[in-house]
Amino acid sequence: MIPKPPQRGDRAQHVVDHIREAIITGTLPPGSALRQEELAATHASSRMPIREALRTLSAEGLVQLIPNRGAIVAPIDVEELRETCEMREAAEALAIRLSVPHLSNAQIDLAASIQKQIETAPPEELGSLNKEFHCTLYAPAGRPRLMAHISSLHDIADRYLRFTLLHLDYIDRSTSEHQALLDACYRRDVEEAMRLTSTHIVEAGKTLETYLRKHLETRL
Amino acid sequence: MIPKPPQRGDRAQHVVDHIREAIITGTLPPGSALRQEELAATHASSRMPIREALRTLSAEGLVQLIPNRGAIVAPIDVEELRETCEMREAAEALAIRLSVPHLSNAQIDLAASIQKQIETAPPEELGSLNKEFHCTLYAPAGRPRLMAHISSLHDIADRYLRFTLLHLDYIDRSTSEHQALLDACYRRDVEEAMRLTSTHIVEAGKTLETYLRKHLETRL
DNA sequence: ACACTCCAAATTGGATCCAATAATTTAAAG
DNA sequence: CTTTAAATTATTGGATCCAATTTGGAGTGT
Repeated sequence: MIPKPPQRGDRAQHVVDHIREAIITGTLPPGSALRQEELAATHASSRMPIREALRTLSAEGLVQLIPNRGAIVAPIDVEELRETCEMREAAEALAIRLSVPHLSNAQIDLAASIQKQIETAPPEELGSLNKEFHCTLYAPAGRPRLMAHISSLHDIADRYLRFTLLHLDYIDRSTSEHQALLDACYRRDVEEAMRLTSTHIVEAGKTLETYLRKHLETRL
Repeated sequence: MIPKPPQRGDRAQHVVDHIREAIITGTLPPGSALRQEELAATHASSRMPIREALRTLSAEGLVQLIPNRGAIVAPIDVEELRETCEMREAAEALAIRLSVPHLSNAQIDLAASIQKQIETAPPEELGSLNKEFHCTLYAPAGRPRLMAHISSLHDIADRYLRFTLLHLDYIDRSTSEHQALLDACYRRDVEEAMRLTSTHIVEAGKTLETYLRKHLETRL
């Protein structure tokens, strides 16, 4: 799967990135077992980097480590989705508040171009593009730890996107909300940008929750 | 150092707890090297559990992993302190908002008793007791991931406490602010509890920052 | 048919071993 | 005497090995 062993010392990091991607996209479905031997084979390495990778992913909340029984992809549940959206609201309202005073027009233009890409992108790229859009607006705040936290929350939330990706009303609403947020940024209206960020996240969370409940019903 | 090898499977966890404690209290000073062989010896184990522990602590932000060069205790700096306080403010305002509607008098009494302990506790226990006080008030919110996040932020912030522990005005102010917060909780005044939580964290942050700057000056 | 026990296979956790990289010391030259 | 180059040492990253725990199944008794 990974032909060229990169540099010594990065092995675990590459494995982390690869597994994270697979979990977010659903290639590795929630609850599925992560066998060290198997992962080692697909990554052409021994079990050791895998074990370190699993520990990192556990800290990110994407896998659960069960002592003496191995790791599973973190199950999805409505509670987690709700809590993640609440935390996103708090963290991103803070981020946009700190960022807007330092935003340049060029930086907002950059975010706007990402939004353009979103509108024609294939569904499987929506999650990462959406994260990129928001983080572009937060970057001028100069808060690396806050950014990492937000990024991690996006990763968790993106797992739930899979269930509503095809629903155009979700994308349309997101698009118009992004547009309004960009406008507020161009006007350097901190209060409005915070309000829009909050409602954007809350509304997206509600929509996701609705579709997730529907999805879970059909499964049971 | 750890006489009894616990159960198979939580070796790394015990190592994590032990090193975390040592970093927070300053036993392991900021920037100091963490040699795997050395840590393995003091924990009567091989290097493997150490390596996993270091990865976990890296995710918590308490150590820095430098590829091919090992781990160091995360340096302290004013930027991190500020960012951590900002994140605490956002996360804990959310936590108290969600918690107050579910708070029982018994739970508030419990927090009040912890505050009593704080007032007579030795300096080295102030950090963990303070965390316990706040988390007791947040527990009824039923948000385990938010709690873990807040707990992690406290751990980081507590490293900076060491520099001001002896300053009584800091403790006095904290005590009166805790008291006001308890009052607001007894009245179930969500808005006031949020406001008090925010200012409590912000003020504590400012005080810590002031003393940290002084401390750094004397070092240079 | 069901439950229980015991045994074998699978799998993880920890120890050890080896190779690659970084740090340090020594040696040499200007 | 200082500075640079080479070799030696220390330390990490990854592979392999072994022991402990769990899982699944076969067999037995009720």
